[in-house]
Amino acid sequence: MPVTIEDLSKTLGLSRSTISKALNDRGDVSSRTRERVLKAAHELGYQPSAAARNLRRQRSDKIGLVVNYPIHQVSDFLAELIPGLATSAEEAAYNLILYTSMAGNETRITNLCRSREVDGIIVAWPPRLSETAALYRLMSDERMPHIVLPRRVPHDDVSYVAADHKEGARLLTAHLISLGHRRIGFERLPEVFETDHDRHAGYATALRQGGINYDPALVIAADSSADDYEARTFNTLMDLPQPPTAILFFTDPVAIKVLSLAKARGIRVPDDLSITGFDGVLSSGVTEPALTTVRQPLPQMGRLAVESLLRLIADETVEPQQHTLPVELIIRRSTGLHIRT
Amino acid sequence: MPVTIEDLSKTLGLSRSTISKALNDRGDVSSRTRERVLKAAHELGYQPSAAARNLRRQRSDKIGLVVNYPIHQVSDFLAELIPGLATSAEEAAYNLILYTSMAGNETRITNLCRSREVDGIIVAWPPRLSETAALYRLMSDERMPHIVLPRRVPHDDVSYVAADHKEGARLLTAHLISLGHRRIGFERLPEVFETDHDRHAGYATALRQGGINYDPALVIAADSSADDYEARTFNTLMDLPQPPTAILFFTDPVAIKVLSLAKARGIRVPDDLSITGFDGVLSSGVTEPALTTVRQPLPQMGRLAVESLLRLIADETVEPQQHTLPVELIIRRSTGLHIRT
DNA sequence: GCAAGCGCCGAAATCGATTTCGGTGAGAAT
DNA sequence: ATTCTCACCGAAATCGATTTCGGCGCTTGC
Repeated sequence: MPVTIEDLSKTLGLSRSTISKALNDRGDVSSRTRERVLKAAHELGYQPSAAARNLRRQRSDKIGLVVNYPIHQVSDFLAELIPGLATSAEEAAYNLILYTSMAGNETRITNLCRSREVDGIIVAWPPRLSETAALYRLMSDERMPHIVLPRRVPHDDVSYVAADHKEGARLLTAHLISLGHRRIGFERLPEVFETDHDRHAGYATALRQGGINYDPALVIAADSSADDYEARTFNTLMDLPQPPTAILFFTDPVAIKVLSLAKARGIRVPDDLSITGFDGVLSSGVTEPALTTVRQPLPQMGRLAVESLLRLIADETVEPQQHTLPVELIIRRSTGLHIRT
Repeated sequence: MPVTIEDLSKTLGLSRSTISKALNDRGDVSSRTRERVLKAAHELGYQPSAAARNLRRQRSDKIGLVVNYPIHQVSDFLAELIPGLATSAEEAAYNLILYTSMAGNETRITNLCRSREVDGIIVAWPPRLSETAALYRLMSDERMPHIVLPRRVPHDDVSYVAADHKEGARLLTAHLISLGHRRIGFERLPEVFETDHDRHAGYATALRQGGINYDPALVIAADSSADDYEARTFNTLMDLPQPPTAILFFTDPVAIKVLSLAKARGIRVPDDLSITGFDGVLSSGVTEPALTTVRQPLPQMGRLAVESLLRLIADETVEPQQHTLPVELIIRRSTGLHIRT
């Protein structure tokens, strides 16, 4: 139904090749002919068929965003990430295709690579390491450019864009220490392997720098698959013989939930207990008290991921793109001075 | 580089047609041959080229999500919408392609239609009516199935999925009336034409049902392009000789901002003033006090939009799909009894 | 006047699938 | 033995572009 290059060819009395060359500014076409072609193309409303073009050029000008995680658990982040991803892709004449239900399914990722439906893949929130080393090899084998977001990957040859979680945790901890806290609780989430590892390292570094001994009792490994896991971490810590005076929680939503748990237990924040979140999601700013937290520069991370991926697409010999972006400490009202007793 | 149907053909000594028919379960192929083909396809890692397939079948199994609005202004909603959209699309073996920077650009939408890159289009947050009547005609002319989300459209022949804003405003207003309020402020946002109109109608209906006179002084038309427009609405109303005892704000974020404005003016919520938001975004639940609001069923709306669009794609003679979904009143702590003085 | 050079255009191959339609061989019917 | 079916398979057309390469006509150089 739509007008094809063949239609143009007939009405103009020119060959398809000439039309194509004129429209793409390639090859030998006199300027007079080019004008004629352009004019006719506009008048007839010609637009090349994407499929035909893709088939011939062996590229799709599309980037796949593979969300490798239950999507409603990361939609908050997606909201901040997608604008950056989509706009910078479109500036480069690419578009984003969403793939949300192929978590951990290697067959489907393989098929995606082989179908050449996309020119490159952004892997968002890869599952735990053990399951993914194979994933990256798989994409490499299929020669599909790819980049991981927003987590770092402990392989020299895999590209990623991540935030500096170690520094984030260090900043939060140092902030608490500067407020006079010395017993600082720390929530771990071992399932997000590298992130957890980095944050814990930052926490330990800050303690060392502050001359505070590391107390294992203050470090709780949570299990986000258990219900009410937020309460468990909180209660375990507060039921300690010597409870902490400040706690770093793993995410803002957890800290927000703890805000009401604390109120229910009659614990005032920040007077009795300082708490911090992580990530700097929107809602962390409107709680009472507002959360002290660390913000990942998600919009920039999105831009950078796209730019790096495009570089990998353009030149497959380019070195792996590994970026760790600085985070920003946001001090709000959920952290306060600790008055020694 | 990837293995093609021709490779399969060579290694099996069968024609391409037979291979294709075997793989797609079409036409006459003996079960013995089919098995051979399937086995070889699996062993060689054959996956059909998306481009070739699209070209021949004249369809792409892709749905375009055209975000016709500054994307970072709607990313909150996108976060709740996209999971529903993406997963239900993928259940039907479709994928979502994002287009975020073609707001109001008819040429680019036309080109998208003509390139047949997508089989259907979801138009999210269409700009004001006057600019879009042409848009819908354009897509119809190009025979591109399309559906508008999440706003209704005043054309009988355009499909849409929207929430019942009229009922939402009526519920909120009736709730306030039942709490004893009689002077109820109402913020309008004329630029979101139909939505504003519907909500205002719901507000008026509730007043009438409650036997309360409509007072034009209590209805403020805001202009979201002005900075601090939240403060303007709020101050205008509270500076009235007889200020309202309750106000309906147009969105949750506005109401949240007003929460702190009120505190700054020494106005207690809900003791001195009840306020409500609209939309039920995540952060509305964590403020102090938490917001009474109305929730649009965004996940279901996303599902329904996809399902309806697929119906339009499958059968272009099907009647326009117009859905208005019920909303849910969420009563929280920002609204309270009004004690007559 | 003839060869070489150059600007411009077109025929045909190609990308990788799907689909139509005709042909072949084995078995059944006469 | 000949014809008719019918199951199965393949040749070729098709989808709509891009790209290579060769050829034609005209100018330039000698």
